[in-house]
Amino acid sequence: MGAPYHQFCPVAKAMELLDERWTLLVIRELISGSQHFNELRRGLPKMSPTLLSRRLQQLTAAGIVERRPVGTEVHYILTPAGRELEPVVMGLGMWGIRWIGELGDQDLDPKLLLWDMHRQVDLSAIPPGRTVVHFRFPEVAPQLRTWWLILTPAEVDVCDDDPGHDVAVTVETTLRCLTEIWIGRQNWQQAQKGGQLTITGPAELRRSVPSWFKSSPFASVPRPEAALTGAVSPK
Amino acid sequence: MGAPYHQFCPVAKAMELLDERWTLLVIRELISGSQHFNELRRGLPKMSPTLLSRRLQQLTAAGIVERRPVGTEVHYILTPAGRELEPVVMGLGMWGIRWIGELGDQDLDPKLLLWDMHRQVDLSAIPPGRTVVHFRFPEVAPQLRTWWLILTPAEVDVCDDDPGHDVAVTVETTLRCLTEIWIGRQNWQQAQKGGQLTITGPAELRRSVPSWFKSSPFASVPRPEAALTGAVSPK
DNA sequence: CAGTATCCCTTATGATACTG
DNA sequence: CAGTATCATAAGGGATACTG
Repeated sequence: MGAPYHQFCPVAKAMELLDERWTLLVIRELISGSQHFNELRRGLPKMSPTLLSRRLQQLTAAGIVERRPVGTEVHYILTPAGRELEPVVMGLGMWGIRWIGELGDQDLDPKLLLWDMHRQVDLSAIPPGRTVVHFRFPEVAPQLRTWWLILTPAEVDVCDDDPGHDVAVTVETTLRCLTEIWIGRQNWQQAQKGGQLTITGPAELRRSVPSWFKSSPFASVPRPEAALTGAVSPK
Repeated sequence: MGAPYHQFCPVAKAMELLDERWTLLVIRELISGSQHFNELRRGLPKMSPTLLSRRLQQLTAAGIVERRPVGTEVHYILTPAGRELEPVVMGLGMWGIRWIGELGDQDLDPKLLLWDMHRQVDLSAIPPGRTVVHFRFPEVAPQLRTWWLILTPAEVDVCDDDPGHDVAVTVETTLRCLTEIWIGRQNWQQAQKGGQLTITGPAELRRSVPSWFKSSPFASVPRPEAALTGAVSPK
């Protein structure tokens, strides 16, 4: 698939398959549990469908992904070889969260954030029945400003337009603040104390909102004293 | 450095710095102990000096490598952030050695093999004084067929032309066979039994040759039943 | 030893629109 | 839902030669 390195080194042989742009992010999405083309697209919003399609074909040809048509649907699942890339992806994420400095504005994306968060809702912590959480990012462009998460014990849905149901709590904050909570650089309590985040709604719901949302799998990684700067800085 | 993914995901942020061609192999070389430009070149023979230069600049700008001029020399060393990529590189190599199928003829390279082997000589196992090991790959083109390793307790040198010293032992085999020994798919004893490798020289030296050479750091990784085929097959 | 300077050129990728 | 088709551009990278 990728251009060959003409080396017998196992690292080089692995990178021949993995070093092209987006490839390891597709694998990350599959590890995260996405199975369908459009599910993958939601986790990779800036990737063109053409390219996603090509990458899936390449990974299938390489024996890392299996394409399994099931009736009218198509499932993409990792093969045993693909599943064994999890330590590599986790290692990259752990390195990234330790050493990458401030996020650039371009790296913030409400669509992606809500999509990630919806996968990590603690279904055992949410109230019975349906709970609608409304998110507002006042500084963001109107069409990306308001979001709803519909939590039920069975599933979690993301909406970017008003689902019409009663809203249980509203979370108002900056996109950056919620992203930093997600990646573990900030927490709900501190952000509320600092006035960067407000939750409105019934008191006992307000208190429990933070427990409904787990953080990024990398949020708990211990951080070094100083992160990298330079090429990685915001622009 | 690399094109941005516009994602806050730590895996994506890491890959922005690492997903370009050759980048992780440069880091692999630095982890292996190379410090100088031309030392790096020997471990990356198919990489153009221009590109190596650029990658080193990028990695320096990213805070992964430090360029340290020492008198007339220049040392490239990993920063703390760079050193922490070792688990990633090791993970990739372990994955690679488990899942990559047969090596292609293009992946075999005597220059690189001897260079790798010279770094893993067990200095505590070699005889005192100077020991010259002569390697011959009869099937290889003349200018790459014959090699000499000069082992002394202090250092190991690789030569591609006759150094003139007395040869202690001669190892004759195919390039593929010795490469497979290096990566742990074959071993000295089996190869000798099978007639794919012969050692000539004094009996007690012949017997101890295999103990002088450690294998690739990945050689001891347990292998799955079946490796990948397809895109990775030899061509 | 430690790199630069050019030059060319493929091709990877982004963007957009469309289909069964 | 699950992709394909098409197009234009940038630029990543290979090759080669040269410098202090």
